[in-house]
Amino acid sequence: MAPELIDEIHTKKEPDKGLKALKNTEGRKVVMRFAPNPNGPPTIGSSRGMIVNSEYVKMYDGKFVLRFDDTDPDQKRPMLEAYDWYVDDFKWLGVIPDEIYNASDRLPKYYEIAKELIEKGHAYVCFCDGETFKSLKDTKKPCPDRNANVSENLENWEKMLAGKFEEQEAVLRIKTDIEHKDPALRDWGAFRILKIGHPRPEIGDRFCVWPLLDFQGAVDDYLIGTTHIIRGKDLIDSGRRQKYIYDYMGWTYPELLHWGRIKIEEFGKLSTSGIKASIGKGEYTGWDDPRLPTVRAIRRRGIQPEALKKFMIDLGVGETDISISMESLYAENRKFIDPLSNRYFFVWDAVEIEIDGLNPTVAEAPFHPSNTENMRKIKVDSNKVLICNSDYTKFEKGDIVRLKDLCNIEITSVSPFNAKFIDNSLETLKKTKAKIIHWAPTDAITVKIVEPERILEGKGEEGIKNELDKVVQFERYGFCRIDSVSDDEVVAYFTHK
RNA sequence: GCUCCGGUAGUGUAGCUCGGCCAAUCAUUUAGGAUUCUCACUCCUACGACCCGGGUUCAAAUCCCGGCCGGAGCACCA
Repeated sequence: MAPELIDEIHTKKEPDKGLKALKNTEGRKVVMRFAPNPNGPPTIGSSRGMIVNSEYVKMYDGKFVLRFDDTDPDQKRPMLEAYDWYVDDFKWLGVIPDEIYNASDRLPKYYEIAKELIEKGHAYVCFCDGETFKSLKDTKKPCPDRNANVSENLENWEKMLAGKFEEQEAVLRIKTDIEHKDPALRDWGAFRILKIGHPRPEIGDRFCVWPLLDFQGAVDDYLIGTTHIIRGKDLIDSGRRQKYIYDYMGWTYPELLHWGRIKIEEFGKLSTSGIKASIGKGEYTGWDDPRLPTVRAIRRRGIQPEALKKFMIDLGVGETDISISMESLYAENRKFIDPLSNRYFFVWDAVEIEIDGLNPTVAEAPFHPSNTENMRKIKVDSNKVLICNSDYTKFEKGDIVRLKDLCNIEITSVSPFNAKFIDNSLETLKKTKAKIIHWAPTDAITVKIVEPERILEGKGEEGIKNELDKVVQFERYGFCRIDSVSDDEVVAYFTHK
C-alpha cells in the first residue's frame, strides 16, 4: 500500500477533538448568546450553555452576548443578586461577555414590533380565558377575536398597555395557522398582563404588559444579530413558533442547534424554585452548599474552571438526553489539581500513640512528590504522634509500620499498646515492606472538612494555614479546598478523592 | 389525543451528511499489573456497544419501512 494511503487511514481514525463546526459561518461575524432567567444562580447544567456558547464564539472570533430573559416577574421571578452571580461565574470561567442586556429594559422595543405585527394583521388581542382558548385551539377553531380588524386590535392593544384591562383579561396572540397539524404552533401567546411589578427597581411597576419567551426571544435574537442559537430540545417548537414572526417581518432566522436534557446522577430532581424554598427553610446553608449542583458550590469545593470546561466541551452538542456522573467531572478535575496541590497530613479520628525511643525531631516531607527539593518541615516535640484510629485498630503485634517521612516503628504490643522506634531509614522500609501510614504532631491544628453529607473533624499540619483558597491533597484522604483559616483552626471543603 | 425529537460498551463520546477504510474511536468506570515513602498521579493489560425486525445493496452503525423504548411541546413559565 502506498505510504500516503496509510497516513490517510491513520488520520481518519483520529477522533474529532472538541466542538464540531457550526454551519453557515462563512464570511460573517458569528454572534451567539446565552440567555438565562436570573431566578437563581447558574447550575452545573447552565454552565453547559455558558461554556459551549462562549467557546464557539471564541472558536469563530465572534461576539458573545449575555442576555437576561427576565420577563416573568410572577412565576419565575428574577432574583436581584443572581444577575451578578452569572457575571461572576462567567468571569470564573474566563469569559467576559461582549455585551450584556436585560430583557426587562427592552419592553418598548417589543411593543414596537408587536404594534407592527398588529398593523400587518399578524397579531390580535384575544379575550378568551385560558381554557376556552385551549379547547378552541385543540379543535382547530378560531377564537371570536381572531377576526377583529386592525384598528380594533390596535385600540385594544393600546388599552392593554394603558392598564385598562386586568390580568387574565386579554392576551396578544400571534396569528399562525389555527389548523396547523401541530397544536403547539397554533396562534401562540405573545404578551400577557401582569400587574405585580418587576423586582428591578429601575423597572418596578412601569409596565403591565409583559412578553412571553417566544416573542421576547425572537425579537431580541433579531435585534442583537444572533447568528447561531444553541438551546435545549424542549425549545424545538419554540423555534418553529418564532419563525412565524421572522417570516412576517422578513427577517432571517438564526442557525439552530439543540441539546438534550442533562441529568446528574448524584443530584436528584432539584429545581431552582425547589432549592430556593429549601434554603429558606434552612435545609441548605446557601446556594453554595456542597450538596447543591450550582456552579458556586463546586467552585467552593475546589473544582477548577478548566476541568468544568473540558468536561462540558467533551459532552458536545447532542440531542440525546444524557445522564452524567460527578465522578467523570472529578476525574477531569483531578488531572488539573494533582500536579498543583501541595500535600499535607491530616488525621481523622485521631489517636495519640507513644513510641519508645523516638526523640524530638523535625520531619521533612515534600510539598509534592514530584519535587523532593522543596520540603515542608513538621516539628515533633515529644515521643508521641497522632494517627488515624482506622490505622490504629489494624495493628497487630510484631507489625513494622512506617510513619511516612518520619520513622519506622515496631508494634510490640496492641493491648496495651506499645511501640518502639527502629530507625528512619528507607532501606528498613523496603526490606520489611512496612505499611506506610500518615500522622500528625500532637500539637497539630484542628481541621474541619466539610463533606457533602457531614463535617469531618481532625488534626493537621500547621502549614495548611498557608493554603487559604488553594486546593491541597491530604494524603490518603483526598483533595480539599481551604475555605477559611484562623489561629488554631482550618475549614476545608472536600473536593473529591 | 395531536405534534416533534432521539436510541453506539456501566457512563459520556467519535463514526451516520456522501454505505465499503468500523471484527467500530477516545475518555471515564471496573478488574489485574508496573512505578511510587499517599488508598493520589503516571504507565501497561483486560473486560465491555451499533434497540429489535424486515427491506435495498456485492456491501448497512451508516439508506428505507415497521415496531419497541426514552424524552419533549401543545401555558396568560423560561
